[in-house]
Parts: sequence; structure tokens; C-alpha cells
Amino acid sequence: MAYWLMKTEPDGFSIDDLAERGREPWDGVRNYQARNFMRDAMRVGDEVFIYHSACKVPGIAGIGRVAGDSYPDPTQFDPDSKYHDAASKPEEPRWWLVDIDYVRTLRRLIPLTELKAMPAMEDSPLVRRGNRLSILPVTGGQWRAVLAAEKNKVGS
DNA sequence: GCCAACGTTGGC
DNA sequence: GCCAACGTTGGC
Repeated sequence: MAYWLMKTEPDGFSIDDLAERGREPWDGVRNYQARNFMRDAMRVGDEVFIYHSACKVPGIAGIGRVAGDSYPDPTQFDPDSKYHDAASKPEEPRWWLVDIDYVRTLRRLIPLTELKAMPAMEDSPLVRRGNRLSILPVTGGQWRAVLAAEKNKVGS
């Protein structure tokens, strides 16, 4: 069982949207490293931090779970989609995705500023300046540290 | 809205 | 295969 973090822009798709839908195909990822994580490394049952980026208070908002094996992202073959990729062939798809199940929303959002201050997160690409990776691995220690932080300062 | 950092593209 | 130009990400 591995842990991951997946970024989303809450203006487009937030943890609340995931809660409403229950399950969501994580489409539109167009970065090779992030794609490799979904296509090759993620396993059914892996748990995922859902991270809100490019918003007023970026941070970890909730938890999801990998719902199934990876499969080709259908939006790459859809000319009407903003994720359309004319260079990708159905017999050799370039972009892959996994479905993510909603697990729960954290009792409070753990802001990036707080993550940066956590010793456990020091080695995470997430807190490194200029990091643009939208899917990244999380260690067991990092996972536990964030959940421990969730219990602090409730309602503050 | 700004802009630094980064990944990708394409000319050579 | 180099690398400048370009487009995008994402914190601030």
C-alpha cells in the first residue's frame, strides 16, 4: 500500500466536488512523470491526499483512494476536449489515468505554509520552490504527520 | 495579476 | 542533440 498526493484546482474541481460525485476519473494530466505514477505505480487501494493548488489557501483538503487499474485517458481522443492530443493514437495511448474514490474531507485544510514547517515534509517535492509535479509520492511518515497535524488546532 | 521556475517544442 | 523560445504551473 502506497501513499500519494494529487493536486487539483478547487475553482475547477475541489474536494467537495469529489465528495459529491463519489468517484472521479483523474483526467487531463499531461505531464509524463505524473502519468507514469498513474500508469505504472498506483495500485487499487492506495490512499491519496487531495491537494488544492492555485487558490487562495493552497493545502491538503481531503483523502481519496485509487479505485481501479489505470486506463487510457479518453479526453486525449476527444477533439472537443481541452485535453485533446491529436498526436496520441488509440492503439498506443499517450496519457493514462486512474479513477479516484472519495474517502473523506479533512476536519481542517492543512495549508502549504504549515506543511513547509513540518520536519516530515522537508524531503517532499511538494514544499520545494518551483515544483510543478501534480502527482507525487508520499511516505508513510509524511502521511502520518499530516493526519497528526489535522488533530491540532481544530477550529483555530 | 505578477513572475519565477519548470517542461516541452522545434529550429538548427 | 543542443538550447532558445514558448507556454504553463502555482505561490504569492
